[in-house]
Amino acid sequence: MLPENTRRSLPMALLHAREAVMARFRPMLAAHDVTEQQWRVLRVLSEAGSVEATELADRASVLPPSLTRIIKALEGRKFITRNKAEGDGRRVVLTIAPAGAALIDALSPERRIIYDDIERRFGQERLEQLLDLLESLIDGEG
Amino acid sequence: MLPENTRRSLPMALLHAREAVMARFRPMLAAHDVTEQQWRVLRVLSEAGSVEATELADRASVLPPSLTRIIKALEGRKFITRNKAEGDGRRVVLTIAPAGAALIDALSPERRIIYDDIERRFGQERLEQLLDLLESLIDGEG
DNA sequence: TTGTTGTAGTTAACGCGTTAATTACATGTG
DNA sequence: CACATGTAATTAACGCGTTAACTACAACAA
Repeated sequence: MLPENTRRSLPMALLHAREAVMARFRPMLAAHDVTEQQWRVLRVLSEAGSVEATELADRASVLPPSLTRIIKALEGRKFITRNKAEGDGRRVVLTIAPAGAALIDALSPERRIIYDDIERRFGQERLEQLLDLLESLIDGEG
Repeated sequence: MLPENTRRSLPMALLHAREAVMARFRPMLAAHDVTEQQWRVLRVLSEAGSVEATELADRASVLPPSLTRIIKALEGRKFITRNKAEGDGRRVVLTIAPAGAALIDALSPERRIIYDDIERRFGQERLEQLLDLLESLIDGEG
C-alpha cells in the first residue's frame, strides 16, 4: 500500500529524522569550518590511524569522487597526510596529522553533550530500539 | 555516551537506512529522468493541485533555492505551470500540468510494488514501529 | 616484451543542500 | 507621499552525491 501522506513515507521520515539530528551537530562543525563528510573522514582516520583510500571511503560512507575532494581540503589544512602505498603505485594511504587529531579532541566534549542530550530526550531504550530497526532495514534492503 | 562504532551512530544509521531504501526507487526515477526532489515536488502538487512556493518547499522538504531550480526544470518539461499570485506580486503559485499528472500516474504501479516489497521483507508491524520512532524523533528534536 | 584485462583514483558534469546576499514587492509609520 | 521594515523568491558560492569517463598502475598471458 502506498503511504497516504508524506509523514508516513519511509524515505521522507528517514530524511526528516536525519535532518533533525544533524541540525544539532551542524553548528559545532560549522564553527570549526568542517563539513559533515570531512568530519566523518577525520573520525575514521582518528580511530584507525592510517587507512587506504578505498577502505576509508567505505568506512566513512563517502563516494570515491567525494573522497578525492575531501582529501584535498583536509590535506590543505594539514589535518591529514597523503602518501602512495609502497608496493602498489595505485593505492593511496591517508594518515591523520597532529592538527587533525587536535580537532577531534577539541570537539569531543561538545559531541558528547549533544549525544547525551538526544539520548536523554529520546530515551535510551527507544534509541537502542531505533538503531536495531535501522540496522535491520539496512541489512535487509542493502 | 559516544557511539563506539559508526554502525551504532544515529546520524550514520539514518543515512545508511535512507540510502538502502532510496536505492530501490532511484532506478525508477532515473528511467524517467526525474530526480528525487523533483519527484517529491510533483507528488505534492499532484495531491494538492495549486500550491504557493513557500508551502510547496515546506511540504516537499526542499529548500527555497533548490525549489527555484526544480521549478525551472519542471516548467521546462511542461510538468508544472508557474504564475504570480493575484493580490501579492511576491508570491508564486505552482500548478501541476497534464504531463506532470501523467508521469505520476505512470509511476504509481511501480511505486506500489516497491513499497509492498519493502513492507513484506521488513514486516508491516516493524515498519509501523520504525515510523513511529522516527516521527517521535523528528518532533522531539525538530 | 607486448597486449589485455582488472583495479585504484581522479576528473567531469549535473543537480541538490546550505548559507548569505540580493531583488521585488508589501506593509506600516512618519 | 517618503521612508523604513518585513516577506517571498531568486541568485550566488561552495561542497557533496551520483554516474560516467578517464588516467595510472598492476597482473597476467602469449
